[in-house]
Amino acid sequence: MEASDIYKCIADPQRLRILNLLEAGVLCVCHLQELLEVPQVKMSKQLASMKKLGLVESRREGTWMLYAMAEPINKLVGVNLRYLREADCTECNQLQLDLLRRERLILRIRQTSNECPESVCQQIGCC
Amino acid sequence: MEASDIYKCIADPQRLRILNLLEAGVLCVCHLQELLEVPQVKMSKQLASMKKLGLVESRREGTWMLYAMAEPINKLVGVNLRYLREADCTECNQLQLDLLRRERLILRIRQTSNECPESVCQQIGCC
DNA sequence: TAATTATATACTATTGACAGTATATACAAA
DNA sequence: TTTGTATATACTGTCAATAGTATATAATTA
Repeated sequence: MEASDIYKCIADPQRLRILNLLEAGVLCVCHLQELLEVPQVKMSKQLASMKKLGLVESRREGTWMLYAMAEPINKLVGVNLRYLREADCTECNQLQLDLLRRERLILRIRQTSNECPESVCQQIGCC
Repeated sequence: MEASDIYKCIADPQRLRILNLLEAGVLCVCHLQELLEVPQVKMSKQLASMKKLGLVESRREGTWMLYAMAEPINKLVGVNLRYLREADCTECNQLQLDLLRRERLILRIRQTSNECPESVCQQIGCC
């Protein structure tokens, strides 16, 4: 896998945001959709493209699909996420905001009963 | 300037190579052409696109055009060049190779008389 | 002033990425 | 076995980036 493939991938702000979120922990497609406010089909296609690149992995849990960073995390992605989280630009602030929104999402799921199957919940870290 | 613009830029291996070379020192268009073995028109357009992004600067010296990294060097570009120069992948090895070829080019110019105007030579560091 | 050199721009055709719609699949529950 | 939910894929049209060709510009030299 070439560096240019990685750059093409993270040149899309939404894909960058997805990687940023997944580095913080496992999430399922519908939660990513909710956090990024994109239609299901778009999220699914972007995840598929990153899976093809070997950047993320997926695991089925019933009808739900859990996505995670592929381990070990791609170094070039890691270097850039680390840099951008500290930096100050529109996109960088968004990354920080997303992580906060992720925390809030998990809290909400924890406090709402049956929002998602327990097996999913466990992996995401809501319970 | 957004991070995604930078990533789109360096997602092109040739543009990445140009930035890598320019970080090592000033070069003129024809030397970049020679080092990267690309047609004049392509080099010119790629340099124009990076100038528009604010990543490089140009200065005329007679009929010659000298290109340099815009100062201060874009941090995101710097972070990535530093990483890639150390890393091990096809593109990364190319970056190191390019720097060697640049050294050789400068030596050759130094040993050849009138290969380029003295004012250009001085800026490139051949004399 | 004309010719030459180095570089830039205009124009065109092609390609690749993307969005949107529709449909398919995989699994669960009734 | 039908229905529903979560997700994936197929298909299509659109747009942006790119390459290539031709031409223009800017400066130098004869």
